[in-house]
Amino acid sequence: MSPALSHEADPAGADWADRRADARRNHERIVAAAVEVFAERGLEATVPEVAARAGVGKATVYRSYPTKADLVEAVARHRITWLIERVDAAARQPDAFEALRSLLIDIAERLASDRFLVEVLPHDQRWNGQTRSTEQFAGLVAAAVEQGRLRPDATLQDIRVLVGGYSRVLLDLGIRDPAQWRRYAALALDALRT
Amino acid sequence: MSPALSHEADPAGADWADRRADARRNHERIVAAAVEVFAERGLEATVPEVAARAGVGKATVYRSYPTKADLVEAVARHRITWLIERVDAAARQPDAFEALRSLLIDIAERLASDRFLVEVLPHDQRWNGQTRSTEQFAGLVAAAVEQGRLRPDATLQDIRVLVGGYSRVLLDLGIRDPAQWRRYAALALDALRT
DNA sequence: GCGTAAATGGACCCGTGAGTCCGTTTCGTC
DNA sequence: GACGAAACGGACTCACGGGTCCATTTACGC
Repeated sequence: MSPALSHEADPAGADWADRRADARRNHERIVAAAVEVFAERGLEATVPEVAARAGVGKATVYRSYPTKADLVEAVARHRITWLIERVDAAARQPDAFEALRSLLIDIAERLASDRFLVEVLPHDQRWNGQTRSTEQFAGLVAAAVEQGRLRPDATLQDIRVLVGGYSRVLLDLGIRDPAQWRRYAALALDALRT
Repeated sequence: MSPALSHEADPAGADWADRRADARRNHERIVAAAVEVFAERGLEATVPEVAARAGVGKATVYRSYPTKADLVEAVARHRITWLIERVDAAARQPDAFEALRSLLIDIAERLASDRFLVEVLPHDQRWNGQTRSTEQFAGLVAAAVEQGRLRPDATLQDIRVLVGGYSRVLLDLGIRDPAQWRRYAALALDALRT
């Protein structure tokens, strides 16, 4: 459904043009299945599970992704792209604090249905390293501090820890209700208020 | 070192009196090793690891604890006891909010060095069910709300989610510095302030 | 010291999941 | 429609962790 599922979004320079039609079709199915299965079960999901969901033998999965880690990376790139875009959008808004607030709500709603994302984010460099988008995110926090809406010592790291934290626990407890997730997003932000 | 390591603290009615001296000694070593290993590695720790740490064959571990789950339960009881006592003490203090504050700090410092506890608490009935001590804890929160120091909708569940949350992430990130842990404990409480 | 039951631990079984091999099927071309 | 290459997937190996077995060792009452 998302365009990021198509082939050109995948390994750098993979030339899908000259692959057989059935291979292309299966590859699409595999990525879609992986996104689903990992979202449901997190990193605990197995390659055979993904293969079964895709209606394919597991050797076929291993042909596209030589190791489970490669498959995880492909899914991670796919999912994190959404977050990056959302941060970009927030960074463009005039009111930093309000932008931050709605960003956290959006993120909460996404994380509520994606165990994989919750487990992977704390370790992913696109989220924790110094990239353009993390710097935009940090800028947003700094601006909200400047506005006097967040405490002076508030950092992006604080947001990562708090959001990553309640997300994990809510998933563990099997809490799906989006209202609850939004509430904790708001609480996390309140923790950083002046 | 702790008295809870001794035998009478273990399975209900286990009569250690008539066991051979070497068996008693090994059993002590096993519990101590299990506490250590689980604290370091969480539930990922294996029974062979515990056995190795105790300087004992793994069959010896399985003689005391027929399954890994039994061993986990023994360690969980051992570790959670400390928390319960701490909650009891807090419940006796006059100022509920202040009691809560120092309780959270204490808990943070304990969790910082015990991955096992962080992983187990969200699932443990002694911590989440309705027991005397969880009711005391909830009473503490209610009292702080009554004082007007916490927001009206603050619950014990909120504290569990926030504390369990940042703890997991800090451990994942390998952050050990107690000052950081105390800071997040304070942030979590701030999230629930009026 | 000696005999016996208790305790031990290395060797083993079993299930599971990652990753590989290769005989068979399917696509696409001529 | 037939042929060769590409793709497939069932069956395999391997590593590892939970849990069991049993020949050997050890404590301890006599």
